[in-house]
Amino acid sequence: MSNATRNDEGFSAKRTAEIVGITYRQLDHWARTHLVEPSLAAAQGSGSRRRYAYRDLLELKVVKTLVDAGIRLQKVRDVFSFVGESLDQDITRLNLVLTGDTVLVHDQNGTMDLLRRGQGVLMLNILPLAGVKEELDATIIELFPTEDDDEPSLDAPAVGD
Amino acid sequence: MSNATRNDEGFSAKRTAEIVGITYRQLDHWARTHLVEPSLAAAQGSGSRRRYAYRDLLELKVVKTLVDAGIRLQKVRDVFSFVGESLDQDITRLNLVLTGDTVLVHDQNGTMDLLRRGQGVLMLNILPLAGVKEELDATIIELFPTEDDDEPSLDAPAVGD
DNA sequence: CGGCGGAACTACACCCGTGTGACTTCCACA
DNA sequence: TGTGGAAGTCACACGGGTGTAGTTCCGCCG
Repeated sequence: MSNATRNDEGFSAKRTAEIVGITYRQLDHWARTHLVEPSLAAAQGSGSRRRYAYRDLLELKVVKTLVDAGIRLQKVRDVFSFVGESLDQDITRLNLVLTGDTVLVHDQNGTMDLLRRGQGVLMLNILPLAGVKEELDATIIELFPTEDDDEPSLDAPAVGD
Repeated sequence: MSNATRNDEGFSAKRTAEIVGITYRQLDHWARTHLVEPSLAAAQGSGSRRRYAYRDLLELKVVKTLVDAGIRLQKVRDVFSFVGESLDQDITRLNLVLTGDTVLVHDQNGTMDLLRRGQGVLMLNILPLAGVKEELDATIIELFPTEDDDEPSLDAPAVGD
């Protein structure tokens, strides 16, 4: 992250927690334990301020959605690291599918069970992990309405606070 | 509890967890930490079998309802001990009311905030903790249908397993 | 009665989330 | 520039819940 981050870029930790729908304490814990870290500005010690990019918020929302669906956080961690390391993919760009208590990734190559690190291929009742991005956008607009109607790209910081 | 408990009286731990809608591990933890204990037969070591009375199930259901409403388990413990010790009441016979993040008991004497040990009296939006018993009964009938239509008293064991 | 298999409990480790006090940083204002 | 207050992070403790391997109990069958 850049130390030259302007203070109005991205989202504060407090805002981020509100938008994603988690407690600050959860967000803090997830940042400290390297699940999702603030990419614009990491904590620099007591009293400093984290800054999250829109992309971070999307990742957090994916985490929340998976946890709300009953996937244990430790398993969510496994999924994130597997996607990043073994698939060399970006979690926010995958078509994740929840079915039962497992997480599938579904693309033209077929369907892969992420909780089993790609082992086995299942075709069960598919509940698409749909609308995560739309839901995030809606919450941002609802909580922090602005006159800027541009859709934020994943890397560009949205106007948050 | 009586060591002469017959095996078909009351409910096994596994059945109890199913009916109340919690994991066995939760039930085990709650029994070990004395939140709600199996009144018909306590654990006697590895391999023994707990037996729960209908009244225990009702208490467990109250716990679950409070926890689901966002009351921390530690606070639920406070409520239970306060009701039992200071009010000399039976939790399953009170008209509990959830409002916001607090628990009220409401009777002809007025309304008391149990989370504050009776301090303060609030009249806010009232959401009655209604139907706990009815819901429990419905779950028992749904999971373990029998031909016995008698409504179980609090102390008499229902036909469970 | 004895043996066996399955179910139940136990102990321990571990992670998660919360609460809280201490400390630091940041920001706004004079 | 200096100050004060608010906000944010940090460290620690603690309870809740889960997972798992080990042990014991219980019921059934021969």
